[in-house]
Order: sequence, then C-alpha cells, then structure tokens
Amino acid sequence: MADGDSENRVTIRTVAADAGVSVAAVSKVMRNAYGVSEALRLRVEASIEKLGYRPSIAARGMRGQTFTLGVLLVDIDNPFLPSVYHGIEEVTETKGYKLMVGVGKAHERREAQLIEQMIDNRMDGLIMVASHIPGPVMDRYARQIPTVVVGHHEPLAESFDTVNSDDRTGAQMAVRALYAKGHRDIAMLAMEWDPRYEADVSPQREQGYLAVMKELGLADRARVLRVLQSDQPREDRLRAYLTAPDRPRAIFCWSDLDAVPLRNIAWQLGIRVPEDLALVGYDNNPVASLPLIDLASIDQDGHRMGRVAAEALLTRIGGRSVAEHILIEPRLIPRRSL
Amino acid sequence: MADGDSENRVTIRTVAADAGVSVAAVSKVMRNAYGVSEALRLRVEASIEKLGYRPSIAARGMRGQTFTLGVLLVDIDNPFLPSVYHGIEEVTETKGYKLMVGVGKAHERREAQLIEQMIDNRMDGLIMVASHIPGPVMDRYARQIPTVVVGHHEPLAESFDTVNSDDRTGAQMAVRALYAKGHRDIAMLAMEWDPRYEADVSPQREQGYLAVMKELGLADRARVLRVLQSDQPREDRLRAYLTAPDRPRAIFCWSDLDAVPLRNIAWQLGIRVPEDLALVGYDNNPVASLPLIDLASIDQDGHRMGRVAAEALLTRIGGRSVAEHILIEPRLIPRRSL
DNA sequence: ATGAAAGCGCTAACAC
DNA sequence: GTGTTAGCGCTTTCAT
Repeated sequence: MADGDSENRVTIRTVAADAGVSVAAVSKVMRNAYGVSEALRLRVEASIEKLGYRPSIAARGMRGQTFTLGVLLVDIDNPFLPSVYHGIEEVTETKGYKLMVGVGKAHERREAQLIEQMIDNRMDGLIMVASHIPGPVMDRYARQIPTVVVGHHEPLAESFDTVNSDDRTGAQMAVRALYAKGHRDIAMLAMEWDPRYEADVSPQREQGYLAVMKELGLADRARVLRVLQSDQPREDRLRAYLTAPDRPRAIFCWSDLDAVPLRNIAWQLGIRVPEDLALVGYDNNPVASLPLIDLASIDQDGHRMGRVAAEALLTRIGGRSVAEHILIEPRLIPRRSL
Repeated sequence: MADGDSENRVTIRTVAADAGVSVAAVSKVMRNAYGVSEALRLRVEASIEKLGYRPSIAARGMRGQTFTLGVLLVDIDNPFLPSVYHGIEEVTETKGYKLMVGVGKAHERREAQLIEQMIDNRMDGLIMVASHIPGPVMDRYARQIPTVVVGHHEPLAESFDTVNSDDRTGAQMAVRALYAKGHRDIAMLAMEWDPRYEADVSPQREQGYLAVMKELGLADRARVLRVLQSDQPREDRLRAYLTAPDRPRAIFCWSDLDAVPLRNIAWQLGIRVPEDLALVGYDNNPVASLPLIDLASIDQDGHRMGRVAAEALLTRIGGRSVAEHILIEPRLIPRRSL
C-alpha cells in the first residue's frame, strides 16, 4: 500500500473533541439539521474551519445522502456530449451536488457495470446520456436509484424519466429543408438497426425520415444507407456510398458524428457540397459549425437537455414518483452544405 | 426521499446466511484472500450468483481498497483528451479497476474540490490530466492519495509522478519544420503567461520555441502572440492577429484547440494556407486530421501517455514511493497547412 | 438543545 | 480452514 492518510485524518470525532461537543452535534451542523443552538453551531463551524475537516462521502453514503450524482456518457469522443454535461452541471452545481462521470463506450454490458458501480458508490441519482440499455433492464436499475435518461426514447417507462430531442420532428425538418431546395432523391444515413435498440435516437430519426418522405409523396424514393456499429473506422463504408454509381444527391445523416466525415470524404472525392451533394446532419456539434466544414444540422440543444434532465432528477430525488417524459423541440441550423 | 433499495438489499450478511458460512468467509472469497477451501469458495460463489450480490463500494472504502480510480480532466471539450482517457482505461480495465471521471473546467479551485471529492470517496488513486494546480498544492494532495499527473511539468516533485510530452522538443520540431520550408518570421501563439502556471504545457512549449529560435539565429525575430484564458470565445483575438498589417506568415500554435479555429478564420479572411500562412499546431487532435482542415500538428500520443500514466499509478498504489517523471517523445505530423 | 449509542456493510485481526 | 469481532466515519433514533 502507498502511504495514505491513515495516520491523522480529521474525522467527525476530531471535530467534536476540538469543539467540545458530541459527534451527533457536529453531524447536525454539517447537515443543517434541526435542534442546534446558534452558539453551538458557531463553535462547531469554527472547529471545522480550523481543522480543515471534510466529511467522508463513503461513510456518509452508508446512512444518508452522498450529494453525488452519476452521469453516464455513452462515450467520451462525441463532441456533442459536452454540451449536455454542461447543462447538467449548471443546475446541479447550484444545488450543492457533485457530479461523477462514467464512460460507457457504447457497450451495453459495460454500461450496466457502470450503473451498478454508481449504485454501489451510493450516489443519490443517475443521468444516463444516450445509453444503449433496453427499457426493461433500465427499469430494473431505476428501481434502485432515481434515474433520468437522455437521448433514449422510452415514453412509457414509469420508473424513470426521459428527456429527448423530438427526433422524428427533427428528421422531418431536415428532409423538408432538402425538399425545399428542390431535392427529391433524399437518402438517409442511419445506424444499423436492431430491434433491441429501437429506442435509440437513430431509429427514431429514421422513422421520422420515412414518415415525412411518405407525406411528401416520396415513399418509393426513400432509401436508407446504413453504417454499422462495427465499422471502425467508418470511412470505408462512407466512401463506398459516395462512389457508388447511383450515389445520392442529398443525404440526411443521423448524426454529425458521421455527417462530418461524410462531408470531408465528399470533398476528397471532388464532390461539391452542396451542388453535387446536399447534406444535413443532426446534433449541431462544434465541428459542424467550423467555417471550413459549414455543415447544416439539426440542433437538439444539448445544453437545455442537460438542464432539464438535471431538474427532473432533482425533483425525483425529492420524492416525485410519477414519471415525466420530456420532448425538446429541435431546430434547423442552415449552413452551406444545404 | 425517492423509493430506494432500503428494503431488502443483499449484503454480505445475506450471502453468508444463504451459504451457511460467516461473513468473513464471504469477504475472503470476494477478495481472493488466503485461507478458503475450494468447497467453501464454490458454495459462496453460488450464493453470490444466486442472490445477485454486489459489495458496497462505500462500505468497502471504509476499510480496504475500492478498486476505483479517479481521472481528473481539465475540461471535457478538448477533443484531445479522450485519447488519454482511453489509454488509461486500457490498462486499468484489465487489472480490475474502475474509473470515475471528474471535470475540472480549467479552474483551480474547482479542481481542488474534485480532488477532495475523490479522496472523500476513498478512491485508490488519482490521475490528473492537464491540471492547473500548482506544484505545492498538488504535493499536499498527493500525500493523501497516490497520484500521477499528466500534461503538467513538475520534474522535481517527489510525492507524485508525472507523464508529459517532451513539450520543448515538440516546439522545436514544429519550428524547424517551418524553417525548413523557408520561413524565418515564425511567430508562436501561446496561452497567457502566469508564473503560477509555468508548469503547464503552453509555457513549456513557449520556452522550446524561444530556445530553437535562438539556435536558428532568429532570436530577434521571435514573436509571441497571446490568447487569454478569459477570451471566450477566442475568435475575435485570433481574427485580430490575422488582420493586423504585420501579420505573421508562419505560426506555431500551442494547441490545436486554437490552431483549428485559426486555420478556419484564415480561410474566412481569404488567407491561403500554407501559401500565405503556414501553420503547425500541437496535440494532433481528431479535428486536425479532417481532410478539410488538414492541419500539421505535433502528435503527443495521448493514448500512450494515458497508458504510461495508468501503469505508473498502479505501481505507486502497489507501494512504490520514489517518484517517476516520464517524458514521451512527440512527433511531427506533416499536413497541408505546413 | 444536546449527547449516548446503535447501526450502515464491509475488512482484517485474531481466536478457534 | 473457518468464524468472531472490533472497528472504519458517519447518520439517526432515543434518552436526557
């Protein structure tokens, strides 16, 4: 073992001794609990300050709240996610909660471990961002810890809340924008489809795409190009789509995660955007807005999603038990690629 | 309070009862400790499986190890950091450690809170990535928890290890590459300088820049442009540098974080890269390698830094007490901007 | 208003 | 090889 703090750690007992009161009194002061006189409180606070005392979260977790919330991010590479994180932080911070992040690597089993870890760490609540965990499994966990899910459609869930971009509407906005520019052969680039993951955002956007194509009388021209989870990296497949003889002239892409590379590959191939290929992505991530990329995208306002999710979590921790399912209106950010 | 697990949580006692053994026996099985017969182990493992038992990390942290490590990231927006994280994860994962991430927002006080939080959560060790915390303060914390610092030069520290890109050499590579292309007026874009933060990477790269300019006999042509922490966003200042009458023809930029926007602003202004302005960044982040950006950069191999840092942390947790200060050789990734 | 004391779930001596 | 037990630092009744 490395040399630790074992020697002379300041505990609640140290403080109690120093202030000449009981440990219970110190505990009460810490938690602003009932039944402490002003004089006692002052004395205790002075000792805390003087000794630089900090309560052990671990010990606290064995009886009461830890004031720590877990944030589970599907992965750490997606440049859209920081905005969600910042939104969450903005509201939890003012309420005195700390945040702890876990990174799921878009892997179901891995995410489950992370959830368990957070439960085992006695966190007070959990926000799962773009999790891949299927509803029934989520439900089991959510019974153990107050949970809000972001970017995963589970409108009937009762044990947890959800916050989502209205992904179907977002898809419609994108397609209609391309339509307005005169396009009729509008393809969609989507993630591979697995019935287990229907609640994920890509299938939702795909359903929105198919619906609006039908509305526009283009049902028979709808065409979904797929990228697979296992395509690592994706470049080859994207390039294949763009070099095919019947390559599309307009693409709505499920995420900027793929739309940005697509736009770059098009450029490499000498395909002009938007003249030869119009492109609309989703997420409006920071890369999309770089002038050299200039990618039109559907903004789902991650910052707001984060804020709303955090607020929901706090009321749930506060005792609410009826689920809330919140949809946030997306908006189109028109840029040169459109 | 939300409905919790309070009812019928499976604890070590539940398992012990179910298996008909003592809690100590269960604990030993959990930790693969000495002195358990094969028969007993099997019986206990069966009960654990059957009951779905998971040990409470909080409770465990009060006596032994938590097998959880903290990773403190300076911020969550820098696209270079995920590579470091993945490197860390790659080695800790195989050793059975879990990772927990804290986000510092590049704010010293905030980072200090996060460290305390991780100590209070009884994590077994800490990796701080690009922290802004000054050496003496770090030292105080490092005495309480095994610590490795990445991207922060503190070669004399004894209480913690450091892993860094050889930032001076990296700067030299960048400048020499520009020199080889015929440039003589080579400016550097650096972070504002504060003596408290001399250990951060930007000042180190700046010193490397000044040193090599001198070596090349260009000392009097050295010129450092500065961006401030408070420039939020940075665009205005960068634009000002590029529109000034004496704007530089070659820039070595302390990080792709600023080099990418710089390259974009240049394009907006009609300044051709590299013909009118040659550019070399640092970090080789994923955006730099996009074909439309095509930014030359110094690769500091974040993945390797992460791996090395994690390995150092594990040996330190294992008992090593003499500090290691590891420098990783950077390399130039030549791209079109050069 | 204050304090004594009983846990929370676990680990690690130590006894058997 | 196995079990008993004393804490770890805190919260929370319940007396006083």
